[in-house]
Amino acid sequence: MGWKMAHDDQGCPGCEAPDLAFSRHDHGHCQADALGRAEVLIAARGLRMTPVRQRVLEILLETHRAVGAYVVLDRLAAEGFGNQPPVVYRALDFLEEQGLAHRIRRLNAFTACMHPGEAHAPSFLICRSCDLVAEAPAKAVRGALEAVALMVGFTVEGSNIEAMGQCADCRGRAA
Amino acid sequence: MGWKMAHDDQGCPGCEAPDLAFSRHDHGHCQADALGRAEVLIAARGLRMTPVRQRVLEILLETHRAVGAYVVLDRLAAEGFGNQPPVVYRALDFLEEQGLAHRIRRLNAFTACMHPGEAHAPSFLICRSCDLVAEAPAKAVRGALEAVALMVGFTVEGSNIEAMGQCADCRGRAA
DNA sequence: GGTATAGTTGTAATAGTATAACATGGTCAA
DNA sequence: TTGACCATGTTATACTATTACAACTATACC
Ligand SMILES: [Zn+2]
Ligand SMILES: [Zn+2]
Ligand SMILES: [Zn+2]
Ligand SMILES: [Zn+2]
Repeated sequence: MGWKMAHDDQGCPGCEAPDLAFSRHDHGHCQADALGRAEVLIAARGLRMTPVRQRVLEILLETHRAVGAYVVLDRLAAEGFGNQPPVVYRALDFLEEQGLAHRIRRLNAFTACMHPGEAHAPSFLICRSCDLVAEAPAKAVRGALEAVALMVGFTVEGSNIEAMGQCADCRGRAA
Repeated sequence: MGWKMAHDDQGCPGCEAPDLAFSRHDHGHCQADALGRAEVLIAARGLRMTPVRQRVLEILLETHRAVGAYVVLDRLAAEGFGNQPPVVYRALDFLEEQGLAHRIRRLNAFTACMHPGEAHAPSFLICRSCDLVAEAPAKAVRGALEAVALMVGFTVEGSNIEAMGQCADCRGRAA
């Protein structure tokens, strides 16, 4: 298993370094790792990684930025897939349900999950200058949110936690 | 100052009880209090609480649910205000900038701030059954988020923290 | 192989959300 | 009263998302 070996041998940059999106890194590793893990996961769940779904995931994995549904759709259409919104929204919904992609509500856009498979309710750091989106560990944040909810008897079933701001590089460049 | 007296005399339900939206309460107090505080705040900042802005705020204050921009717009239009989207979006943007309303990104809708004036980056608990939205204290949550961001040198300038789930009442009713 | 079944994709039509650009009109201070 | 500034009205358009239905494909069972 190539992807697993690479992952174990040197650690998974995407998983271990939440700031990866903001720094120079071997993005080919991010892509190959996430794609490989996605395929294994989907198969293990008895589901099908169809051409459309795979292609959408690949497109999202090309960048650490969030991508709008219609940008993905244009890409799909140019490659001979359907060119109507449901084609891409269905694939995106599937990927999101399977934890392979996330919806960034602040941007009305989607981003590939950089560490699929691990149960997580992630948080996102969005740089307003370079538009990069980093998926950050949200265990503590999510815990705090659930604690607040618990106080009033509210059951948290899902959450979206997004921070807009500026990454270290962009702040340095501005100063 | 009526609003302030009422607020001080018996405490402000909206400010002190994050679950207020989910329980029976004197909603007239929420409305009067928030509206009064809003007017004082805006005046203190040298800004103008115009008829459109005031009316939009009043409409948002009618309920603890989030209200879509076009619902507000229809109300405005029926009352003789302009009937084009910018009319309502400008008012909503103004109210949000002044901390008098919040955008619930998960719902593409807006809700009045129930404790304007206090510096806050709130979190929201959204009940999927009754659609009520409670503004919960997010100091701890926001702190956790900023801690994560700090680790990677990211500066948080704004955040949206929303939890979808079920309130105590609705959960009880379902069981 | 045939055939029922469920799941996936394609397509048309429509609904819902938001902004750009420009014109008009009110407010307030020199 | 003039000018600067802000707010509102209006037109047009862009962007995001869903409903409904038709066609196709893999699969499982006979
Ligand atoms: Zn990873
Ligand atoms: Zn940046
Ligand atoms: Zn209050
Ligand atoms: Zn409820």
